[in-house]
Amino acid sequence: MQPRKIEASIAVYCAKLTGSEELLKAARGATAGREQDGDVMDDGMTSAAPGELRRPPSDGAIFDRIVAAVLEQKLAGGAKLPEAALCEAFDCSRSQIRRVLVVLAERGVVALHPNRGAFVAKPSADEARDVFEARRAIERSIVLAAAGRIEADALSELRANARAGGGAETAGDRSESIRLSGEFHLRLAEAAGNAVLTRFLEDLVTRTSLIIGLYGSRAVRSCSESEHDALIDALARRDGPAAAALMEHHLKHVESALDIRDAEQPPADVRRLFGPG
Amino acid sequence: MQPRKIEASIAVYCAKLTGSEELLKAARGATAGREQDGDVMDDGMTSAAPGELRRPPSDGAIFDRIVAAVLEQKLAGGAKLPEAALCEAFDCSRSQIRRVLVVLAERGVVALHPNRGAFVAKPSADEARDVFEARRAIERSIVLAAAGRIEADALSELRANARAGGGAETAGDRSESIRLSGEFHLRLAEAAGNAVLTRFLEDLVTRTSLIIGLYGSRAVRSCSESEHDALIDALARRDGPAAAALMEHHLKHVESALDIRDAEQPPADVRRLFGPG
DNA sequence: CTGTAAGAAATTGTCGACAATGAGCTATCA
DNA sequence: TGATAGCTCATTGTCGACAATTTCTTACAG
Repeated sequence: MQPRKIEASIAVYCAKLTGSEELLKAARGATAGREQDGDVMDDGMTSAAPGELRRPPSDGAIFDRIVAAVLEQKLAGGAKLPEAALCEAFDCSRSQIRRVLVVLAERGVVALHPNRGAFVAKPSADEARDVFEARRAIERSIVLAAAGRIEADALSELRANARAGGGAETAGDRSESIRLSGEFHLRLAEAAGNAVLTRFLEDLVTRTSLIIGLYGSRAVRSCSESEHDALIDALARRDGPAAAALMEHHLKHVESALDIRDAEQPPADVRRLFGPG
Repeated sequence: MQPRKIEASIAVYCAKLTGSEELLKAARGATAGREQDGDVMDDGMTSAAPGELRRPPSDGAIFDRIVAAVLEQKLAGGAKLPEAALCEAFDCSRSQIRRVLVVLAERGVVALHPNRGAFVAKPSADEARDVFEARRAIERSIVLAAAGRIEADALSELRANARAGGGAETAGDRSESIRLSGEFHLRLAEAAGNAVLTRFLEDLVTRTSLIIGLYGSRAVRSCSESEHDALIDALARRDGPAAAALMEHHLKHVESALDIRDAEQPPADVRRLFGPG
């Protein structure tokens, strides 16, 4: 897997401003690697030569763009994702968009409301706590496995990531900082060599980004860098238990920096609670 | 829809014993609870009065039937799932089937091969090991949480399940035994109260069933009952660490009873490894 | 008898049209 | 002014038809 260039440029998408323009900008946004069963992954957006016919992007490319937008907090929880706007943005058909939306829903990134459309997921307080608990469970296991088998080059990639993350943070590049932090955890998962856990963690990282967007005060500035560094050191020493403890502390720390409480009472559900009367 | 007069109409398909008959049986098979966003869950198959129009089953109902068939080892790994056969079996449209297949693929229950169709997943040896490792990670956390908060009635439900499982086992009802064992772990997950982990575990339990079908010798007879009993006792004592240790042992035991090695070299992929030349 | 090639059949993938549902707006009335 | 009812418009859901691809069958040559 390549160094994942995710320089997505998806504009902020408020629930209010549902214009398709923002999504149109997404069309020339990030690229990312992704693999499906038998289909060769194209480069995502084939920027058409003038007057040429361009293939629509693959499902995976669309999926990655939307996830990247969530990771970089360009798409906030609760934002509506109208099919027509997505079709224009990605220059593809509705059936393709609908398929991708089903996948995104399955991954907990969007919520599908029948007859009302797709919305970026808006994790409840309970769900947010569950996500962090799940991350502790999974990443503990990942770290224990990684400590026993991580290679030198993987370690240096992690260090490079931590360095870049620190840089982005001091530079005030919040979006990049969040992205790199997520990438750190996913790289670590890959080093652990468990594809199943890695897949689960992908979902959790994305949802964590939504949670931070929903429940994070602006003081969320992470000490991530130093904590990531300490973690890398423990891994370099092959000290699994220490690394696990550091990871647990790290995740608890991130969670505790949030204010996870159910905010507004959704008045919408009341209406639809009672049948179609 | 009457005792289904489709029996003979579905063609039998490759993959050795991959006849779709299993699917038809699945159509009147297990039922299970499941919930989606806004749609009320119907009872699955609406047995229509003669000459009446019957609604097609919900996506969730179809999903559950197929998963149940896998759990009960009525559908073996690698079996083909032709869309037309599924349409007839569930009396629904292709678009619905295709949507459900995408979900099943996302959950790791089926594999979608472009232009070739859907097949029940066939976890590799590596994947099988990863699944068990993931289960250890997740169920450890589940058990620790459950020990602190499980209610008396949940405990008695678990005991009832363990008892029934033992009965099914001595009775030689392999399918029921497997089903009950999966249910045990899922009930426990619910008692732990983490919806995210429960969701992950659902996938893993299903895939475990596939793995047992693929790599299990017939000697897989589980000592599950006694192990489940010991686990319940530890939970009743609120002894989280003990329960976690028992769970770890239990899962390791199940895994060690299997012969997880890549069996046949798949000759199929070689052909398609090189481009469409 | 084996291997190859071409044709036929079956299956999957995609698109557009139409139906169904919900959201927003305006007019009316208290 | 505020609320409600009805209407209009926009969006989502579903189905059928057609195109693309693969698989099976048959014919034929070595």
